[in-house]
Amino acid sequence: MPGDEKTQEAGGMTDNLEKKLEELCKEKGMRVTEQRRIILKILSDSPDHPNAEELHRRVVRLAPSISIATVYRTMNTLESYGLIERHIFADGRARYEAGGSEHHDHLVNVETDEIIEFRCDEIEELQKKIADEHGFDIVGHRFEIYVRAKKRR
Amino acid sequence: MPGDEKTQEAGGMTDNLEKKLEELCKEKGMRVTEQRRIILKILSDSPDHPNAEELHRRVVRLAPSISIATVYRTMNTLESYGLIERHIFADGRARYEAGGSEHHDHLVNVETDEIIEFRCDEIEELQKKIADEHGFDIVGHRFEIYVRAKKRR
DNA sequence: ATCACTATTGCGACTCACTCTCAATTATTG
DNA sequence: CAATAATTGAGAGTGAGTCGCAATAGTGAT
Ligand SMILES: [Mn+2]
Ligand SMILES: [Mn+2]
Ligand SMILES: [Zn+2]
Ligand SMILES: [Zn+2]
Repeated sequence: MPGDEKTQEAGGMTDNLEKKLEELCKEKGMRVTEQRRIILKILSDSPDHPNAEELHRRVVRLAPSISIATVYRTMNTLESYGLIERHIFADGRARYEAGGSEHHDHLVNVETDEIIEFRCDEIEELQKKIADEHGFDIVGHRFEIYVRAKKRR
Repeated sequence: MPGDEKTQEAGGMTDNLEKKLEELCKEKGMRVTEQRRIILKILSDSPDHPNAEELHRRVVRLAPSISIATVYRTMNTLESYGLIERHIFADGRARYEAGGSEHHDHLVNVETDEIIEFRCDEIEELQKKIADEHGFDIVGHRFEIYVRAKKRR
């Protein structure tokens, strides 16, 4: 069942990403290290959007010697090549998610800190229109909606 | 010509804001200090979105003894009471703008660092719809479009 | 399997926006 | 003007993230 890349079920797109990691490394003369493999695997198995500290906590359970500096470095290089995405929500810390899933934006539940993904084609279209009307090409965008559970009435 | 609050022309909404500052201070038992008055005035005369350092630079031209710590503190208190707004764009530093203008979001020209304001009612509506469909009330949102000058063709 | 080469790692020192502490100053009320 | 307490300037402190460096370990060739 290829093409079925709905949500991140355990190990779903992991092999896919691991392959991409190998391609990328070969192409750029980078090395496929254990730490890169493990960090990327754990991130792609994470359904949430962990920050570096939390990601490191998860990584260390599997490979105790990996340092947090390596987590930061790995996120930086992999982001620069589009293998992962970095988000900075209201708390100001970087959070990461494995790339590969289709574009989406986020709802942030300010009470629980939970992050919900959504996609809205109309909004994506309107953005293009707005940028275009101002004479610009879009390079990227950031869109987060901060929410709380609806008040029952 | 009241009600005409299109752009921030020099001193336009300043008196308005200064009045609000005085009300706020009285109401909360805070003091109307020279530093607060000056910092708020200079911010409301700023058509751009300065960060603390830049704002401090402008403030110091008029009142050399005001410290940057006071700029930070003033931004924090005034933001908590809704007199100003804080934004954090891609560079990660806080930038400020005087409140009072109607809600808008921002285009950020990644080449010039210039910030352009825009308003899109459709997008604001769609947000409500999205939050609603997920069972949430909106607390706030952040929306920035990063752009560059359109490639001529 | 071994080697030479050099990218990567772990560690701890460092950076930089921003916050905090505290003694001195000043707005406010009467 | 005096009493009171909020605010300030200066500088120390905080914390997420980065950097320099010696040790380690992928990689491609032998
Ligand atoms: Mn996501
Ligand atoms: Mn603005
Ligand atoms: Zn989007
Ligand atoms: Zn908006």
